[in-house]
Amino acid sequence: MIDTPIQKDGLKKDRYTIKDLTKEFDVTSRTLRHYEEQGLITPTREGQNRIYSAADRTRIAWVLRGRRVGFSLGEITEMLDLYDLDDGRNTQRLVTLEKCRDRIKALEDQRLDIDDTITELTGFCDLLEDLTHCPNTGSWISKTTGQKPDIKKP
Amino acid sequence: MIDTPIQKDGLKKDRYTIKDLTKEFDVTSRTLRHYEEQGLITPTREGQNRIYSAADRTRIAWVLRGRRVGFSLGEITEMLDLYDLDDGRNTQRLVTLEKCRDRIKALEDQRLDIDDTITELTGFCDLLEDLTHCPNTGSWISKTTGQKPDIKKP
DNA sequence: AAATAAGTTGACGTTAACGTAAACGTCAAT
DNA sequence: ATTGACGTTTACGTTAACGTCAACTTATTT
Repeated sequence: MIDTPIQKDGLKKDRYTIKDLTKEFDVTSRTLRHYEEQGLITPTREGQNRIYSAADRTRIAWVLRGRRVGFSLGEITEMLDLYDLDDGRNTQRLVTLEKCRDRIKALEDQRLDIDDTITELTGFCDLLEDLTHCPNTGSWISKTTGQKPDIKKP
Repeated sequence: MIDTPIQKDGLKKDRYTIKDLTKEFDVTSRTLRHYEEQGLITPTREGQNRIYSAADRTRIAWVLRGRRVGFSLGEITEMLDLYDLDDGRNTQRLVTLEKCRDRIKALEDQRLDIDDTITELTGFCDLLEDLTHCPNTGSWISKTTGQKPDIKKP
C-alpha cells in the first residue's frame, strides 16, 4: 500500500505545495504540471497556486510507479480510471474487472521477464567472479576449472 | 534461458533472414534495422541482404525483453556490452561486475514495484467482485457486508 | 518479358514525456 | 523598494523509438 503521510503533529496531511511533492518524489514541477495537463491529477487552486490533496499525492505515487515499470501515461490513466465506478451499471463493473485482470496479467508477464533477466545476469556475474586473467596466454581462464569460458561475442 | 533454435533436421540454425526474425519476434523489419543502426546487432550480408546469426537472434531476444521491462535501447546496449570482455584488464572485469550488479539491483527494485501494483490491483478486483448494485438506493453495496465500499475518487 | 514479391537505402514524420526559456505575479525579508 | 525565492502561463525544443514513404535492386514466378 502507498503509505499515508503523517505530519509531525501526527495528523494526515491533506495539503501539499508543488515543492513538497517535487521534493518527496524527486520530480520536476514541470512533470507534475504535465500530469495535470494529461488529466492525471487535478489539484485545487489557492489564488494562482496549486494545492495538492492527499488523493493527488496518492495518484502521483501511482503514476510514478507505473512509469517505473514501463507503462505509458495513457495506460496509467486507464488503470486509475479503473477505480472510478461512476454510474451504477453492472456491465461497466464487469468491463472494469476484465481490464483490471488484463493489467494484472501483463504485470505478471513482465515479472517473468524480469526474473529471467535477473537469472541471466546473475549467471553472468558468477562467471565473471570465477574468471581470472592468465598472464602467460593473455586470455581469461576459470579459477576453478582452469578452462576458457564460453563467452559469446557479438 | 533464451531458447536455442532447432531446425526440423535437428540442427541449430545459424542463418536467419530478416523475415524469419520479424515473424518469430513479431516486430517490423524497420525495428531490426533500427537496432542495427544503433549497433545492437551486426548481421552479415549476402549480396545486399541481411543474414542474421544465432548470436544476433539471441541479442534481439535480449533487446526485446529489455524493452518490455522498461529499459531504453541505450541501457540495453550497456547490458549487452557487459558480455564484451575485450582486453585483458582486471579492472575492466570488476567494473563490468559492478555494473552488472547495479542492473540486477534495478531489476529487483522494479520487481518490487510490480508486486506492489499487482497487490493493489488484485485487492481492487476482489472489491469489485464483492460489489453489487442496489436498485433501491442506486448505489453500490457489498454482497458480504451490505455496506458501501471505500472507493477513493480523485 | 513482365509482373510480383521481398529486400534495400535514404530521409522525413510521429508520438510520448517531458525540458527549457521567456515573461510575468506575489510575498517575505533585507 | 528592491531583491530573491517560489510560483504561474505560454510555447517552442528535444529525445527515443520507431513509422512511413519513395525510389530503387534482385530473385522468382507467370
